[in-house]
Amino acid sequence: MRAQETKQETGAATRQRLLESAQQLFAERGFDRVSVRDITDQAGANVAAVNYHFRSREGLVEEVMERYINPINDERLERLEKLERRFGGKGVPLEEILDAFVRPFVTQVRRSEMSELLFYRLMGRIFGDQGAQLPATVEVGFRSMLARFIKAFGKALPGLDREELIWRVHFTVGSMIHTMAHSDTLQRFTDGAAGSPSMETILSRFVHFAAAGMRDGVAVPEREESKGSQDEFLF
Amino acid sequence: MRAQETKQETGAATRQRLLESAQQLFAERGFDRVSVRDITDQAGANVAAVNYHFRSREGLVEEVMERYINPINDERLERLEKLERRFGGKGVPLEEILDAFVRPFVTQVRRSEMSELLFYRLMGRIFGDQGAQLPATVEVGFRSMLARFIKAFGKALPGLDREELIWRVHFTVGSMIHTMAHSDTLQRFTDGAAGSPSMETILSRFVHFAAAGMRDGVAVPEREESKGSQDEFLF
DNA sequence: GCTTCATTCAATCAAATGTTTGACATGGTT
DNA sequence: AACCATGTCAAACATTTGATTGAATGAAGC
Repeated sequence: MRAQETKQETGAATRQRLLESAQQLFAERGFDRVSVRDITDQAGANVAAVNYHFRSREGLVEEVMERYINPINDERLERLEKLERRFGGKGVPLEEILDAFVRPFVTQVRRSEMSELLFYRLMGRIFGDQGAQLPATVEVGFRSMLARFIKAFGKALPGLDREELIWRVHFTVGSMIHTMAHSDTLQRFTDGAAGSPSMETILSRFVHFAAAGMRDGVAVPEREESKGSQDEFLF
Repeated sequence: MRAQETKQETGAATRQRLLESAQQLFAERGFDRVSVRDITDQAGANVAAVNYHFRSREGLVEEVMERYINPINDERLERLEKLERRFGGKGVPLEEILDAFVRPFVTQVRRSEMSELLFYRLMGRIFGDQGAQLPATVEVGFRSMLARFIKAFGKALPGLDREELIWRVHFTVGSMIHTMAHSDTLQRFTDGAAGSPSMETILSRFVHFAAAGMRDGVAVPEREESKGSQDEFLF
C-alpha cells in the first residue's frame, strides 16, 4: 500500500517501465490475452515486480485504466465549464459541447508516449472490453461527468424529451468509442478507401455527425399523430 | 473434420447443448474469461466433448460467431435488394437502408433461444472484443455486405464525398454495436433515466439518429438551406 | 452374434497462469 | 559500524488451462 507512494529513484523506473509495457500490450491484445510474464519480459523486469509494485495483476490493470481516463474526464469538465462561462446562462452550441467531450483524448495522447493508433485502441478497450468492469474511481468519475454533459446537451437541445436525449447521447458515445478502437479495422474493411485523415479531420467529421444526429427532430417528435411525448414511435 | 457433419441423433444433442451453453457464457463474460470446463459443466457434458465436436476451443468460438452473424448479413442483403426492387433505379430512402441494416438482428434474436439482452451483448462482443479476430467466413461476408451497403448509402446521399461517406458509415456502425453491447450499462450510468424502451423504439431512435448524422450537410429534398456539398468542414 | 461406427467418459498431460517466498543487494540514517 | 527501508531476483507454489488417450457404451447393419 505505502510502497506505491514512497518510491526511490531506481524503483520508480521499474514501475514506470512496467506501466508502459502494460499499456502497450493491453492496447495491442486486450486486457486479457496479456500475461504478467509478457509484461515483465518486455519491461526487462522480474516476474515478481508486478505484484510488488501493483499488489496484483488486477492492480496494474486498474492503474492503466485510471491513468488517462481520469485526466480526460477532468479536462472534459474544465472545457465544458469554460464554454459555459463564455456563452453565459443559455446555450453553448451543440458542436462546442461535443468538441469538449472528445478533444481531451487528443490532449492526452501527447502525454502518453504511445502511437495515436495504440493510444486510441487502449481507450476504446477500456470501455469496449466489457466484462472488465471499470475501476471504482473511473466508474464514479465517468458517471458524474456524463450526468454533467447530459445536462449541457439538454440545454443545447431545448424541448427534447429527456429519455430521447439520453439515448442519443448513448449513440454518440458508442460512435466515439468505436471510432477510436476500430479505425484501423475500417481501413481493412474498405480497402483503404477511408483515406488517412488527420485526427483533426476525424474529430471534425465526428462532431458534425453526432451534432446532426442529436439535433434531429428536436422540437416535435416528427409525427404529430403520435399521442404523448414518450410514446413509442411507429416504425 | 467429417464428424461435424455426420451426426447421430444423440450426438447432435450434446453438440447443441454445448453450443447453447457456450453462446450464453460468451455473452455473459466475453470470449476469453470462459473456459472449456465452464462450458462443458453447464452443458452437462464431458470435458473432451468440446474437442470431439468442435476440434478445439477455437473451433467452438468460430461456430458461435458464425451462427448468427452470417444469417444476419444474408438477411441484410435480401432486405436491401428487396428495397431496391421496390424503389427502382434511384433512391431508396436513407431510413429504409438503415432499417435493413439493423432489423435482421431482431429477426435472429427470435431464432436464438437467448434473452434479448444476452443476444445483443453477444452480437456486440463479436465485433467489440477486438483481438478475437473474426473467422474467415464472417470477415469475408461482412466485407462484401458492407461494400454493398456503402454503395446504397452513396446513392441515397448524392454528392457526398466517398471518404466522408465511409466515415459516417463507420460512425453509424459503431453506434449500433455499442448500443447492442452496452445498453444495460446505459441504465447503470443514468440511474434508469433511459427508461425501458422496447426494441422497436430503440431501433426507431437509432435509425433517426444515424440518418440525421449521415445526411448532415447533404443537399437533399428535405433541407434546402444547406450550402455546399463535399467541402471539408472547418472546425 | 458379430462388426462397425459414433459417442461418452475418467484419467492424464504438458504448459501457462498469478502469486508468494526468502535470500540478497543497495543506499541512506543514526 | 549497525540498522533499516526499498527494491530485485531465482525458485517454487498451487491452480487452471486446452488437449489427448484408451477404454467403455450403445445403437445400426450384416
